[in-house]
Amino acid sequence: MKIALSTSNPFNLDFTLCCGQAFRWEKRGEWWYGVVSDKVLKIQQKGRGLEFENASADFIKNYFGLNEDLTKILSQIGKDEIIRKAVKEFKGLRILRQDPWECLISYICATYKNIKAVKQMLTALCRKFGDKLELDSYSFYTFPSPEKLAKATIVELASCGLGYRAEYISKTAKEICKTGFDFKCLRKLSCKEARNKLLTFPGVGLKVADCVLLFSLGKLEAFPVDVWIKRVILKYYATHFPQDFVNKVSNKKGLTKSEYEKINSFGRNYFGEYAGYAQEYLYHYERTHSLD
DNA sequence: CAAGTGCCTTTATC
DNA sequence: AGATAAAGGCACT
Repeated sequence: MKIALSTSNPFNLDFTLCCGQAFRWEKRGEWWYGVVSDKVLKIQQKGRGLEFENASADFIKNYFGLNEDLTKILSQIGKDEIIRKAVKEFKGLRILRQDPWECLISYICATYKNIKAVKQMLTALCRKFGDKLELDSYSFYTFPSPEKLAKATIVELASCGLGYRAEYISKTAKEICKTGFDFKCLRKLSCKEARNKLLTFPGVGLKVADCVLLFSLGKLEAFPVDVWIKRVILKYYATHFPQDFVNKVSNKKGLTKSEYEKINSFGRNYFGEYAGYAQEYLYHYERTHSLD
């Protein structure tokens, strides 16, 4: 199936899938392969054309956020030279609408881990607990259900390289099964209410909750603050904070809750209702440019 | 090559 | 409130 993208609404599939918001997409040759719900999706972009298999056009539009007016969003967040530079370089990067359950577990895994390691953990987790699928002679695995992970032992989970996160994932999965929690209800809530609900799950702090809000629930004002965003903000936006705050936070590893909330609320207030987009462009910009 | 550092942090404890 | 430590293991230097 095919979709023709309009010139006024930019999209770049590679940026969108490479930027680190999703962990389970792989490029093989010309095509990107990813498992979404119970199917292997296959998609490629050629200029303004998107070609894909195993999904409806509506699904693709929703999953890749193609219904959003990205031109408008990018112009709204373009408050200064720094963010405009990031936007210019990665124009077309879009925030996905991932499955919230998969997103939640993925970001619990992502605490204190780099992206490469997160991918390894999730690959192992899906291989052990997911269902095998095949396409084009490649093997893929579905993301295991809450029930499946709730039944797994800590030892089994830990064998996927999850370390101390195994405990959090087990507890969160059990909690979701026990209460019959439905992630769909979070979409109807305000960003703040949904965040508070997410914070009740074990292993979910401010950063993980903000990632789930942004990358799966379409709460585009969410502004996750990780080490990279902390660095970007303190480097380029230091004048927006008291000098002693900048000194203090620069010279240590983690963030206290109140320090997190200060950077988070700066992001939301400064960049506005699409702050999450600013976050992802800055994140990707800083990561690509600090590697040289 | 060994040892140290860092990783899209959270939680428990003081 | 805020500081501190602990919690896999792996990639990178």
